[in-house]
Amino acid sequence: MPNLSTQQLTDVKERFIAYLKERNLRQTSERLAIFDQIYAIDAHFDADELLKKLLADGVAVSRATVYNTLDLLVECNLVVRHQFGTKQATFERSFSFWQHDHLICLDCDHIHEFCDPRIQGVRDMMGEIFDFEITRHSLQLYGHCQKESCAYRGDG
Amino acid sequence: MPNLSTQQLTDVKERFIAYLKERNLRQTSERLAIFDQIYAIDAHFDADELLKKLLADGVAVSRATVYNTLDLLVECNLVVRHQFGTKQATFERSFSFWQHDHLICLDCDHIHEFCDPRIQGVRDMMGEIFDFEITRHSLQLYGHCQKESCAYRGDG
DNA sequence: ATAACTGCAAAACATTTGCATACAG
DNA sequence: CTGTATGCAAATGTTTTGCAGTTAT
Repeated sequence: MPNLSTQQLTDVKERFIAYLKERNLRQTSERLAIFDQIYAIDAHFDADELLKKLLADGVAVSRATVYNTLDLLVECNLVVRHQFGTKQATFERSFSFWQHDHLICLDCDHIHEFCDPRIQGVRDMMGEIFDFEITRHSLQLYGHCQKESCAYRGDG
Repeated sequence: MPNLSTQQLTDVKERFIAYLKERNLRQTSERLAIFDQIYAIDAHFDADELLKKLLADGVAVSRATVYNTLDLLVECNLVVRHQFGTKQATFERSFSFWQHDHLICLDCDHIHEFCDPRIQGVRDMMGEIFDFEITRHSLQLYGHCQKESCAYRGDG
């Protein structure tokens, strides 16, 4: 995921604030601090990691508020929730225009991102066949890295 | 998922028994009863549903044994584990030769199965680009059924 | 003012683990 | 016999919930 320009960051934050206003939800300092922390993370993260980073930065928020705010951000499409096989959900900041899927290394858990236009073809065709309006999808590929240089190269 | 012929069922069960033997694992009555129950279910199920069905049928097994046996069956590819967004894992009996993905209705949770050859194309191409040996994938489409006849038809 | 939000701690939930007992090999 | 599997219950880890107190609007 590419880093954001200052302008983009401002735009996205404004979208969040607009969403709160529009739904008559309150613009609390906790919600904004959580937003800032998420958008400062250039990686996938889980709720606990996020909470720890906030506390480490001296932001006094509770676990419940972190979950609450993550829900809000998922609802307004500024954060995506993933369920990568493990028990706990994984999150990722999202710009609605940057659509991608994931390739996950079974040896080191490293996550690569990719985008293949054929997926849109599959969505379109299945939507037609089953008479569905497809609103989202989740695709993960799992495998072993074959690169000599990969420290975690699998031998299985 | 199509139903199994008696012959296929016998074959699959034998594969399980062979797997146990080969790994010096014991062929207990609990493991066989759990296998039978799973292969009698023509649908997706979770661990708790499976346990309840077993108990309802008078098979006295514990939750721990259900989880243990599910692990074994996943390892020997006779059962597939899915993580469909919810917290708890969902399982499905599998014949290794029937490869498919899922389309999930956001209104009624009904699961349709489909198979699109383009997915293999994506696997192949991403394997080449990232220098990975792709061993499996997980693809779910989510959406709203548009059929007039669907009782749960979404209006959102 | 007042309705919504927060923090806390307890509850809920799926899954895993430890240990004494049972049993397949 | 022997070690592995089982059942039970307690532990684990993540997420949700209830409630009293706080705060944005």
